[in-house]
Amino acid sequence: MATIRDVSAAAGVSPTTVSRVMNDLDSEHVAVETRARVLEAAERLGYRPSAAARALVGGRTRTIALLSSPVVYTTWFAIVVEETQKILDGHGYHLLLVPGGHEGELRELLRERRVDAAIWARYPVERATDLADAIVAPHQRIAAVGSIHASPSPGCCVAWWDDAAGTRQAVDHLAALGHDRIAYLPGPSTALALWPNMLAAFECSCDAHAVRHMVVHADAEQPSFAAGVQMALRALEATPRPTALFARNDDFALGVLSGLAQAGVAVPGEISVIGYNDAPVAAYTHPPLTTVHAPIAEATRALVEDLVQALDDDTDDGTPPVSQHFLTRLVVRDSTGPPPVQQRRRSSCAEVSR
Amino acid sequence: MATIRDVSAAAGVSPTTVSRVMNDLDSEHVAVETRARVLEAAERLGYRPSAAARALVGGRTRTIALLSSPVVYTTWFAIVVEETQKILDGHGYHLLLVPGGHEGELRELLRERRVDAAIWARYPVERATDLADAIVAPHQRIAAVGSIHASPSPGCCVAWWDDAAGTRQAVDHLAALGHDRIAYLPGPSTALALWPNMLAAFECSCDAHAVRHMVVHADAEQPSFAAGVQMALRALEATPRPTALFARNDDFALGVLSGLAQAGVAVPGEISVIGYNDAPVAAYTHPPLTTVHAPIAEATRALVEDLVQALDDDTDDGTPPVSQHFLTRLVVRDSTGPPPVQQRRRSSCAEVSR
DNA sequence: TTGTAGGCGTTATCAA
DNA sequence: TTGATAACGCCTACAA
Repeated sequence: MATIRDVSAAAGVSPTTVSRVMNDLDSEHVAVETRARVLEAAERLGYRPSAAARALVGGRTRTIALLSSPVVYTTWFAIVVEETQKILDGHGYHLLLVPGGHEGELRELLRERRVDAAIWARYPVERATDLADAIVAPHQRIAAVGSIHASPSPGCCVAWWDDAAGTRQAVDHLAALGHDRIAYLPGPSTALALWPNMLAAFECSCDAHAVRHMVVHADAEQPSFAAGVQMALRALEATPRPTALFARNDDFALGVLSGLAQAGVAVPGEISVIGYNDAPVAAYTHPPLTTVHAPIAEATRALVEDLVQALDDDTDDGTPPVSQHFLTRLVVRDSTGPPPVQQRRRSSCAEVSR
Repeated sequence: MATIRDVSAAAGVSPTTVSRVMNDLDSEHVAVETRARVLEAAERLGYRPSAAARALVGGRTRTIALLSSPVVYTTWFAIVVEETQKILDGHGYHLLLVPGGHEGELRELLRERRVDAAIWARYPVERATDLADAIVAPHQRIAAVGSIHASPSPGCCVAWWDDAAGTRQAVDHLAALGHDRIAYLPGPSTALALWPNMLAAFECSCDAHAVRHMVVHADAEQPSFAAGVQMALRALEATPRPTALFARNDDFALGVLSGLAQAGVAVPGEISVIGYNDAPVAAYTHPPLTTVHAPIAEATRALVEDLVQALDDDTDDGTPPVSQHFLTRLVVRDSTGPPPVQQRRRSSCAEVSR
């Protein structure tokens, strides 16, 4: 591979001049003919500056790490990746994908100065702050996207929405339809700890509507769809049987629909199902899935846009993190409806059975 | 950030010794107590070697680029990413994700020596060979995964399967059920050029079974599910109406099922649907989707495993690329069945109408 | 067993 | 408008 020296020799100038031309810097201070000669030589030799050498002297890699969701490649993460990708590409940055469950690797990447920034896109979002001490260069940044539980600014720039609010929207919808026995399907029991605010909001909101509620788990270590099927079947066995199921994400919900179909239970005739996230597939399930739209794409775009802006802005390296808030909203499709009349009647005179 | 010099000073040794200890090289040639002193100093100072400096002197980045599918984050690519991720991580490599449609960027990454290898995971797989001239370092590699149309070894290591064979499995299945009017749903018409062998195999195989066939397209520039819906509705309008639909991938097939449900057409009662790839979701659609299993995960694993092996093997840099072949197989679920009797009868006396 | 010196390819500083 | 020189942080002959 040709180096800058080869080019300078071929063009009869110094490496400095070549560097100037290649970086389009001090362009006024370079004679047009010299410039042309350099470009010609570079082209002829197929010269490309070494990223490693540049990073060594410049301290920046123009690479950003993104921490993926653990184990399963969930739909919501696919959205984050796709949106991040688009924006980074528009600004000449590269995307390094770090497998979920390997947060330690993320720290290494920062400390080895292999990346300029890290984006935390998994739960709990608050833990992004743990990365703070992995920052070793003045321009390095940390950002996070997702729903946060507590304070709106956990020490780094966060694009967030409120899963508690989204949960309330779901429960409000079901309560308004007349449901009075709702099950929350959070996945494996270990997941509860990751979404404490969803559970709290669910219970609190159900209580406010005087709606009876329960939680149905899945076994750990299985794909989302399978977990959904399992939770659906378990919910059917509960007594009294819930009239509506609230799945923590649309992947689960899709499995739930499959499980109910398999059991011969009509949706929404016998049981209503509501999902969470509004994944692209939600509009194409059978029946189309009522769900809560989480502003994943919007939030990701805003976050990454801000991030690259901050990285490219040399004037201010200590900018305080500005967090942005986005809203969830209910998307009503066909998987929810009023509970069956028979159920409604029975419910009112079997209050004790719980 | 502490440098190797800081550590050497703190430990009272030379940078060379620190390097030796950190890289665990010549470990026998380092006194145990010196070693301990160095490690202690490194730990205390929070020392991490600079990736840029290492890359500059060593010529390797331990990073691999993966070219994603264009525009849409399709299911099959999610599988490729996930499997690649797992293997790379086990070998201390990092994954750089390049957006589809930006093949030029892939070349830049290689030429700037920002990555040690590039994995081509989009169609047409043959075009991976175009990257050959972007290789500038002796150890750099190119690999590809997917279905290839022509020769089994297009100049780089390829883990492949045969979409033509898979297509034949689909058509054979439908023909055996008694279908005699099958539509192929390849997506937008621009996609036909990317999968010429599937179309050819489809037509050829239908002819062999004396089955009438047609092709139904979708408009370009829309998400997969929407395209599936559109193709389904268009297929319903065709005269004579096909009794079975073969979708080029399961994302389309999912949309097709949604479109048919929306139109009130029973599957497989009135129309059979068969997909391609055996995406994880295929077992959870309504009805569960009959599809052709493409060995995406298996092939990806094998490819990446070989790739890192080759990269880490200093002894031989000119190893000839060894391509591996994997088999597709039919997965029968509930979306296919015999054509409706009425249709079957009409078909035999309306041969001319086409 | 340890240290010294040189170089990897680039950019930045300063001088011409 | 151009060029010499000195880093950037590490590794690797070679020498001690």
